[in-house]
Amino acid sequence: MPTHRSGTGDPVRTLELLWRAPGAGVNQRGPRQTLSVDRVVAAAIGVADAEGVEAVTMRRIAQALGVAPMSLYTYVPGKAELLDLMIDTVCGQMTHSQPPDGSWRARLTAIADDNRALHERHPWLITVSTARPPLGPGVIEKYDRELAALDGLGLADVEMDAALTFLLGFVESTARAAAAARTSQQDSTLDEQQWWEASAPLLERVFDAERYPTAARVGAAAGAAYEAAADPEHAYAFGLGRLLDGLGVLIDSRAG
Amino acid sequence: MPTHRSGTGDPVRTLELLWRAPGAGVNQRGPRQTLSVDRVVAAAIGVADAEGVEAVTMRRIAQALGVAPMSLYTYVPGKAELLDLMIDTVCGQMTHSQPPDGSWRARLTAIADDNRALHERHPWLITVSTARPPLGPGVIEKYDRELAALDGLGLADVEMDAALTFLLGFVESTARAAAAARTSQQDSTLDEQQWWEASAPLLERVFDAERYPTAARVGAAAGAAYEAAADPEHAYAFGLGRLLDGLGVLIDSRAG
DNA sequence: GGCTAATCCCGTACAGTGTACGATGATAGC
DNA sequence: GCTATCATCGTACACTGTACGGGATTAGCC
Repeated sequence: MPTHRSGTGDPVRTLELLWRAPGAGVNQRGPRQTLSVDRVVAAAIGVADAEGVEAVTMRRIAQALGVAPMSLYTYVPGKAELLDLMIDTVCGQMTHSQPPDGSWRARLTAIADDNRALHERHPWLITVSTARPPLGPGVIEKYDRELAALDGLGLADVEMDAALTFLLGFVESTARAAAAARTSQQDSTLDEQQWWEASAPLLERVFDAERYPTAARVGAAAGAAYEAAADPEHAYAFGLGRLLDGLGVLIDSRAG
Repeated sequence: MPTHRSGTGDPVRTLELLWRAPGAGVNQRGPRQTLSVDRVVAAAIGVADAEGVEAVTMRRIAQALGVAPMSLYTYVPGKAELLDLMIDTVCGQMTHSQPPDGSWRARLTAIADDNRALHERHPWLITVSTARPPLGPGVIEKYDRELAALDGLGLADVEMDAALTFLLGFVESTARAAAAARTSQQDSTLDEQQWWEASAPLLERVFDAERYPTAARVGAAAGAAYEAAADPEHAYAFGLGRLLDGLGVLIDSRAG
């Protein structure tokens, strides 16, 4: 049975890979390696970025590297570990902007924006980051940097962790919605408006506006405002504002 | 290529299925149907609940119904539509508690708790609800009921929609984290503590605490508090509190 | 009662997946 | 030169969703 997610294999082997720590076999008999872990990971990221996560197959990556599919297994124990390596790599290469002023709101907004950009650049992240992130250098550096933005605000350590989890979960949630809106518009031959036009006659027949008055009113208002069923941009702006307000209540209570 | 998500097929056909509206073929020549859409959907939900989403295959569902795999396609155009039907069904059957008092905080807390329970009862929801939800009777009734909890607070219609999206996105995010913690503990033969014991020697060798001071301090504190890498229960309680505080700032500004 | 057309059920087949297994060949140390 | 070791990779297997088409069954019509 295919696994698709890590943790199934030897965790120590996975950690060695993430940190590029040489394993037990330092003896160098046998033929030279033609590739490297980094090249395999880079090829996988390239395929995922360009063709989507469904194109990330061992055969496709091998083809991109000009190598037979099974050769990849000399560099990576399996696909699950490769996905972990991809996650850690893009987290390590992530661009992190310096907030203009020193307010915590500006710092957290920058973190949210940076993570949003990360998900926009690598849409496959959301389909892969279900389990807990791999403890590689990229992920840990990211964790440290983002935690620092919450340091010195009077929060307890566990509160800092919880606040960051809250913020990153929100960004991932909106990124997921954005990706869904993008793909549903892409792989389907008809776009949002065409879908609506095709569905409207039947919906009007089965949907009873008197039975669902609030849904009818709000849904119509939202549809008119967004010109679609949902607007990821608006959801991000609204949610981030509320989220920072909510954290502000806690931070102010600690400061005062 | 397998699709796995809806929107690919005829949207009108999907809507007809969701609302159980009879299609064009009302002519009833030919043999009697031995099953029904409801039975197929119920069997699929049962398999998903009991054996996980990875067990939801056409062959497995057919087996549960005592029927050949291809027979399912007389009731459902494909797996994507079946997943939509599953989502709509569990949304319609969802239990919704009445909040004890009339405060909006109590109402929204009840909505969050109900959705949390929904995700606990049907863990496969998070792996399936990537795209926008199917516009079936169950989903729409849920949308209407939950919007009503935000009505009359002085929010604009689009704000009501955004606030609900924010709340449900948060619940889904924590449910995803909880599911990840559950499965990573389940399918792996070693639990959280064993994993840590196996990984600790290597991590101590590669992880430089002086280079990542905040991560080291906060990570240690969180690990000690949770006795794990993450605590979904705590993340839910913390996040919901902040979220309601943040919405409260907006609601108060509208009321005053 | 026969005939036709529609409809259900389902056996077979296909393209695609991750990867286990083992054969082949290249290289380094003795 | 011998041998142990390792990279490469061809083949094979179990599994997925589902296209296709062939029987079997039934309703409407003459």
